[in-house]
Amino acid sequence: MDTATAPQRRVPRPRADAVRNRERIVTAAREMFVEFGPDVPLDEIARRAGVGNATVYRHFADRDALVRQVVLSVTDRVAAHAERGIAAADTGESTAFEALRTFVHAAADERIGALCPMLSAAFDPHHPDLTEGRERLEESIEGLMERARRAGELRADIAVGDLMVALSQLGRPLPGTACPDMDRFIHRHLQLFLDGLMAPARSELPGAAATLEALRQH
Amino acid sequence: MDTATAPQRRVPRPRADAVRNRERIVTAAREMFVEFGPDVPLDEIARRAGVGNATVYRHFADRDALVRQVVLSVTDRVAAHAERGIAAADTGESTAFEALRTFVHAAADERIGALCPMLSAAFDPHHPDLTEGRERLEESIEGLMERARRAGELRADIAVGDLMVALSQLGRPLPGTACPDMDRFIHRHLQLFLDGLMAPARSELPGAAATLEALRQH
Amino acid sequence: MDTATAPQRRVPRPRADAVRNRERIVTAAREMFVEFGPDVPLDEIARRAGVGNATVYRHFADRDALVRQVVLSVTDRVAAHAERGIAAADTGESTAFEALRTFVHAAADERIGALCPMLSAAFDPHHPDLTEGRERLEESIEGLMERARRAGELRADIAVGDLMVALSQLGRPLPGTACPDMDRFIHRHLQLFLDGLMAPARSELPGAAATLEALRQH
Amino acid sequence: MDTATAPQRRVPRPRADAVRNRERIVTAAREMFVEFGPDVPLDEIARRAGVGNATVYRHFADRDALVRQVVLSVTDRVAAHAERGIAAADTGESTAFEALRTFVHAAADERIGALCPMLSAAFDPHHPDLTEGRERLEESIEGLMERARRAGELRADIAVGDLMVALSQLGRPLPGTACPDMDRFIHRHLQLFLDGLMAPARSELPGAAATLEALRQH
DNA sequence: AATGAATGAGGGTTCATTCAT
DNA sequence: AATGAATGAACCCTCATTCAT
Repeated sequence: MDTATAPQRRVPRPRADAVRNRERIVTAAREMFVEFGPDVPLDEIARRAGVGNATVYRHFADRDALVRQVVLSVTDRVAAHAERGIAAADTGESTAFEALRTFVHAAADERIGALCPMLSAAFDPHHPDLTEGRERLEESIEGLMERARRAGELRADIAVGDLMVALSQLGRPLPGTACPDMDRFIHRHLQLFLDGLMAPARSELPGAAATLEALRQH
Repeated sequence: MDTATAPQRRVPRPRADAVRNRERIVTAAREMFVEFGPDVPLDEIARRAGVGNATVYRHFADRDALVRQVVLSVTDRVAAHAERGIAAADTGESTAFEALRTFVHAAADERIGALCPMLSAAFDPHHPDLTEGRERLEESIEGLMERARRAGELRADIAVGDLMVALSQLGRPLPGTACPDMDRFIHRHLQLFLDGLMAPARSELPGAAATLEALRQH
Repeated sequence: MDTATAPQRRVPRPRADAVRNRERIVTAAREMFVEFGPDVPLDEIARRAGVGNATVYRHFADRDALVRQVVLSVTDRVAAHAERGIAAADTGESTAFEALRTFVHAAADERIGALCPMLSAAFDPHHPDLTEGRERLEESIEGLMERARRAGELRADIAVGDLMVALSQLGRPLPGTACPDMDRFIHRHLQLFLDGLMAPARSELPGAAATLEALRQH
Repeated sequence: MDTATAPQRRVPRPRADAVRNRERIVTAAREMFVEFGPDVPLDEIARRAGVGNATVYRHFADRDALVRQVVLSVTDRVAAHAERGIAAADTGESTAFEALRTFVHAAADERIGALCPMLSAAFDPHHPDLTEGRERLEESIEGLMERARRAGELRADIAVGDLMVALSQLGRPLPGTACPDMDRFIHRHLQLFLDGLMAPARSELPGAAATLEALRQH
């Protein structure tokens, strides 16, 4: 048994400035990924965060570790939106589908789509650091969809993966574009997609519903 | 008097092997952009094409010139699909919306979405080499949509840019994914989006219709 | 409030080793330009300086920036010689023409001629970084010549540009030569040229005196 | 005994167009070396000559072989000038020193100095192809100088190498310059140098006279 | 014989990562 | 703990040279 699993680890409390630096790095990284795409140099992220480049490596072993942290941070924020939607549906504050619509637009505003470009070929989406967050996100979205499905507002032939993928794809910026008013288009297209999700189904879908298992297989 | 000093340079028909190489390079580039994203090294493209790296530069002045050729090649193929759709609608072979559906799925199979990742920040989408092809594409898609609109099958609050952007976004591979069966998802999500495009509209869309002018502004 | 966000960036004194590296790079570059000509690979310069290639780029944005620094460094040293010559003439330590002779030979020993080959076609001799140094050099040489001219020792039909060009040309190594005893020839030929500069003039010169304006026009 | 030394070699007469191409290549190379410096790509030379790049290699085994041919061609032309000068001196058409002056300026107009930059570090000035031409050149210049020396017009402490080196150095273009009116400066500075060569000597020269042996040693 | 095309080695430059202060 | 500096591997691109028509 090593220290990592020991019940009482000696964790010297992190210094306040170290914590602040870590947060600033993640925030800067998220902003710059959104703004400049996945290839932004780490040195630039460090500069935006106001720290030296080596400080980034003190907090994150390598580029992927930083990316994971950013993914996790966005995942958490989006999951919170989904959970809020569930609450709204359960309290009757809005219909389940309305809650779903609200959630989708909110997730887009969190730049969930901007995360995708970060995921370089080398990125491992199944990394342990991410599972907890992803499960929380999936469960909450699933809960939201299930309520809409039960209410007969959501077509029955789609699964949570369908929504997640489309949300990511439609929500990400057009490449080669720093186009800030792309937002308008994003919300239009999400709205159209949501219309396509409504029951009754207007067409037969090819393939099988994108469950989470299906997404994980690749 | 000899040909070398003659005012008009003799333009000897291009050699067969050079033409073959050029095509192989473009094909390899298209495949590798789809498969590995926009940052794939030119050396790898050359290897896949079975030529030396410098041969790529003989045919294309720099990376952007190659990218433009790939974009042009896909643009042409997709425009051909759209024109075929127009013909089908005009002959009554299918309804206009059915022709639109067929076109959208065919365009996805041509990997139109894979073009997006190629468009790095440095890429100039307004390059003269591209205008003709883009206009042909836009006109044909517009023609197809106009027929569906007139038939009352397509909601009236969208424009050609809306379809093109969504088609590109939904049609491109999830980043960090070599996932070959992503195709199934792509067609599902396009189908859902198309359902959202049908008249009557099921919701009010935010923003203004994405005309081509709007797309060009960024 | 922390230093990172403070308006005035703290400029911590440059690290000792960085300064040392910078100087070593410039020195190595000067030596290798003299020895191997203008096309010497930067990697070789880095090797001679005992640093990695990228370190060169940390200190100098690109090849031209390094070349400029070398030019500046030689310019300064040569200007110092000219100023010393002026002082010698003014104190009567030597005649003005003797001071001029001494200066010319000293400038050759500083390898002023070796600078020329560095000036590739891409090099911009009017770069702001260089103006101050060049003006100092020109003024000091002009001062030296003026004294010799007034003393009636220097022929009247030449200007400062004539001397500078000839000094550069005669002082540079024969190309394709690592010939170390070329120095002997250089000083012989400069001496002959100086003899030609003495008053009274032995021939009529074609063209107009090479003033600095004339040199800058090209 | 092989064909090379056989008394009667089978030399299929060169085709007329091949001879013409060879000459055009050498001419183009000389012009472009003068105009653009030593690094001009062979492809550009081929283009200027109006032939394909491979044709250059049919005539010249590699870049150095072409350079040698250009050197030889200029050498011949300059030697012819020197021989004409000797004749002028011998017939009393002009004084020996006047003939020397005329020769020096003519040699500069033949761009003898422009050859220098071609001589990259790899270039071998002692190649057998060049010896005959160089000897002819040296002998003719030596003859011209000897006549001026005997006439008491040329100082006694210089040798043929001194003149050749200075002529090459002063006659070559300032680097980084396509400056066409550099010619004016060139002739001024050669004139000054010639003044320095006149007897009586105005100073004592350092080192030993640059004989041809001295030049060959390096 | 001449050509257009192909090649591969090499240079400049960038950037993720490691080192020394 | 934090930093500026250093590193080397990898990429894009050029060009002398060779190959195939």
